[in-house]
Amino acid sequence: MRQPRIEDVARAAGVSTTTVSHTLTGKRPVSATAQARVRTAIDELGYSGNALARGLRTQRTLTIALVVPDITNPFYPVVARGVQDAVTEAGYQVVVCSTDGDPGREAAFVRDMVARSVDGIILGLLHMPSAVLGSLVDRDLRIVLLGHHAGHQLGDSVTSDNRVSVAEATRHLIAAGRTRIAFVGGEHEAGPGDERQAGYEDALLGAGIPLDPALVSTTGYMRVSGSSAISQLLADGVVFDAVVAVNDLAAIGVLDALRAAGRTVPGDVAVVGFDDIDAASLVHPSLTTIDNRAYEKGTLCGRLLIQRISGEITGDFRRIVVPGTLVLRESA
Amino acid sequence: MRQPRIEDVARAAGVSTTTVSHTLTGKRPVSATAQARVRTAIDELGYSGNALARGLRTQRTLTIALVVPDITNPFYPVVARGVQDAVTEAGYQVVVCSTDGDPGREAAFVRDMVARSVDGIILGLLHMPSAVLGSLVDRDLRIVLLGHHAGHQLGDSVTSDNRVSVAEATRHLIAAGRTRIAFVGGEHEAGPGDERQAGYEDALLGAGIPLDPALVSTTGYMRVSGSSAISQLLADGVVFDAVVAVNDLAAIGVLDALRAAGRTVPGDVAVVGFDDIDAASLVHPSLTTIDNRAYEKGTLCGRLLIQRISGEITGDFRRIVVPGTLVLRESA
DNA sequence: ATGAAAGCGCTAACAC
DNA sequence: GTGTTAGCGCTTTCAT
Repeated sequence: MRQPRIEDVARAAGVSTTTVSHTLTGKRPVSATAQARVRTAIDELGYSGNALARGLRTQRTLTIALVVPDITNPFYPVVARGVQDAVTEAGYQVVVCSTDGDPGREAAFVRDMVARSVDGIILGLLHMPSAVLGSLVDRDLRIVLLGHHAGHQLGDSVTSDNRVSVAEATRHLIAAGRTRIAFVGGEHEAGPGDERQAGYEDALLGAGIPLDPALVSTTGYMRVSGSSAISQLLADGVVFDAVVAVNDLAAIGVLDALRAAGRTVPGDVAVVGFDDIDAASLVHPSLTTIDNRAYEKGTLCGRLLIQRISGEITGDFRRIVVPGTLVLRESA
Repeated sequence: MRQPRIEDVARAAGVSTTTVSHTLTGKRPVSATAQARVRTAIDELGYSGNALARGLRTQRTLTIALVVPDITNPFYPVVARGVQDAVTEAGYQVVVCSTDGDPGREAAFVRDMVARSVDGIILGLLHMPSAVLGSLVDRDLRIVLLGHHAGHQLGDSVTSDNRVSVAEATRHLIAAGRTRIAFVGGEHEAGPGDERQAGYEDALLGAGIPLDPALVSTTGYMRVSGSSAISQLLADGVVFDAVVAVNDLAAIGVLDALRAAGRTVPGDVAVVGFDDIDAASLVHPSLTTIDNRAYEKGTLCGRLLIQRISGEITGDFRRIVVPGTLVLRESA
């Protein structure tokens, strides 16, 4: 059994396809009687319309794409959920792609999304030449950047206030009497590591605590990055009473290494992370961290994107900075 | 600047649109010279095709839908990733929807996916009358059921071997000398709780250990379910030296309650979970659990679905049972 | 090996 | 308030 077409509905209702179309879209007045006959015909036939044909005609697909490094990274499912919740009411669906930060897969996905005439893209990561992105905008494709500005004016952006948030977390440690505070960071010029390190330094300098390069490592964003950084510090005999980790995963690695070395948390060493992934409240001791507001960011991206698509907002691209909040738990 | 159409390519290459189409699909021999001219024209114009028009014509969209209760539940992003990895090579994209188990949203999403002519759906949860699902199959939409059989023959299915796996985990506790083993389960008739409880009972009976109803609680699948169950057991003065939890989240709640009561794990009480979510290795002590093979299930669902769509497999629906494996960590 | 033309199902001028 | 018709961009008979 094939799907009924609009023509089937029109015939059953004794009207033209135009009238059926307009009772559906409401873009033109239709008499009450005609409407009623169309509606019953639709119900009887189980007509649901053909989105392909509609999209081909209207140049709108009610579809957006979401590009993330890895949906398996606990931050992104929450973002994805926020995006979905923000756009479903407007009838949009979202196509998700994990690219592993691979520029080739990123480009292939975006190309495919253009071929599929999606109305917009949320880019959670960017390894794409801005020229390529620029051509997308030319092709009537709206873009929202998540977590970065891409250094150019291509679309609205939603980012964290990395520097300010980490400074606040660091001040929390200082206020608790910690003075030898280590920073366990990500690789330079990759991700938010540098901004977060700057926040750490802001807080120390603001409190008159001199920066000590021996206390800073930049090993990465993974659990193992955190543990290896701390192991090295301990092996080097560096004295420290607190750790600011670049994210929660690294902070959990820090906890691993401290436990292995017999140091108590927060007794001997206080630890703070960043993101507030679910695991932050699951580890023991639970992690004091900065809520990165993944869900809120997702909804913001989704809303921004459909407002752009619909023309509800126009003109200069917005740069929305979502302030993180310090979540106090056991580790600091 | 508008997207180039196939006609633009044909004109630039000095051939017909038919020839362009066939050099792209390979469904008909095209002379080497014509091919070459078409390819260069495509490159010069940056032609990428219009998936809407193609889908309208071919009745295939290279799109599948994935319905899950909640992408935020740590099990599902891994499944989603598996699905994606299994289908991208074949050119498929996946549209994900979290329904929160709400039948209304589930139905609305499926209806929309039918309107969008997706080639198939992976259903991670089912609150849908089988009649509705049956009509989907009639409409040339292939279905794969994830985690359940839906009690009817509508599509292939990929499930866990809940009973066998939990029995194995329970026997592991028995082999370690535990005899007073509690079961912290989910609500009856909701999710995999009953099957897992049956596995727990199989193992005890197989070892000649009598079942003790006082050791069994069915509070739910959340972290708080686990902790409240254990708190109750302790308050009731029930003696136990091990706990089988219905899933990892509940098991983590069990750890919470035991720690609060000053019981050591695994010294006083051994604990096993189910799923092997990331958090299982993050908690302290790390959780012995059953790997629910989320990624593998995702790839299986994806592969099965596109094999059905392509007609590579036909006939009776397959029921694939993915055996879980016991992952030994610190808690048991 | 290649082209002309029909048609997938819909919406939107345009005409009444 | 309603209908006729062209056309969105593609694939695929059918004819050569």
